[in-house]
Amino acid sequence: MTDRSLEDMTTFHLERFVPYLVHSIGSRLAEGFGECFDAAGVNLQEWRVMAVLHEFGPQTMGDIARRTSINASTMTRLIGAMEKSALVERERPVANQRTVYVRLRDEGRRKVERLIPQVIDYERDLSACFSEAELDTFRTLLSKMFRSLTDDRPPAEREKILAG
Amino acid sequence: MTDRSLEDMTTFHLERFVPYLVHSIGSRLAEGFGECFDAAGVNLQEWRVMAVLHEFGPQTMGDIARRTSINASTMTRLIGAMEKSALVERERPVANQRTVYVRLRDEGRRKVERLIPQVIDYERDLSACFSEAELDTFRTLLSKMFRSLTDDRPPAEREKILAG
DNA sequence: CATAAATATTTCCATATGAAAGTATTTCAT
DNA sequence: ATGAAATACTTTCATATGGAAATATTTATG
Repeated sequence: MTDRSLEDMTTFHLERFVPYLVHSIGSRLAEGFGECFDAAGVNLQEWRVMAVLHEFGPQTMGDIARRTSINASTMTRLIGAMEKSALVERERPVANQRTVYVRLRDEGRRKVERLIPQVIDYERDLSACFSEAELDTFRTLLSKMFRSLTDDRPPAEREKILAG
Repeated sequence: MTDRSLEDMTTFHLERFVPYLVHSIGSRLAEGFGECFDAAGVNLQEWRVMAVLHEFGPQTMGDIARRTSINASTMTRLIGAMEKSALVERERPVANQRTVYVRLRDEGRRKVERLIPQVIDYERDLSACFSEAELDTFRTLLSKMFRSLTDDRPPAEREKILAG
């Protein structure tokens, strides 16, 4: 056993270990989110899909999957269900018929837009432990890591294809 | 629609939304972790269990479940499997026979201790986007939120019961 | 001290999940 | 232009998951 690995072991603490902290916080946030959505009759995954559609506009199944971190099989089923409840619609663009574009329908748009103020409140509550400055720093550092983990797979910017 | 909710909507961006960032980062970290563990023949959940046992010593199923954010049913199965592969052992303490204490066995202890330097390397890689100071700030802010989300449910400190 | 309520874990079961195979379309190489 | 490889989505299927019921034990209440 080397000096370094010995030191690593005795120095290691979960309370300062980034992956542990992120996972723990993420799990608790997901729990708390449930309550936000029960009333609106949507689940966490549906919110995520609607949120990226609201933010980035119509996009392919693959783009949504990457942006929500939801796997492709699950995405097919999820969009199927959301189509049934009239939240979104699918369209196969003539330009590239392998892809399937998804867009918000009125019902879906109304729902996200009603939800957004609620999730902002939720975020404010859970950030109560921070000062304004700390929250801003936290956001900046999270974004930085997010981008560094994401930049190798830029979701195609093909929104224009369907722009008309 | 109030002025405030209107403003919220037009102001809202996922790239600055804490729950979105945490979830996205968490998903990507979990993916990356897989590779760390394939070689050692353990999965992410097993690592998590061994890590909290290594850090906090023998503890009940419930404590492990809370500390790993793994649900109780899953925990029963998981500890069952880890018992079979001689990573941990169960014990029902005479003092309180409702509970089941779990402790690392030699095989398990050797595995975590071999894994720890690897996960530290992994954390270093994924923190390459930060300066030393930023990483320290990031850890501090994550810990702060973690504690604020956790403090209402303190895992019982009953390790002494089995201290002998 | 008996009974009810609370706590801790396990089991059962219906549903969710993701890897791999399948299908369709487009792009690349010759 | 034609076959091969790559891309995008869907389907299949075996396994994982978590809520609710079941079991066991301890604690609280009359």
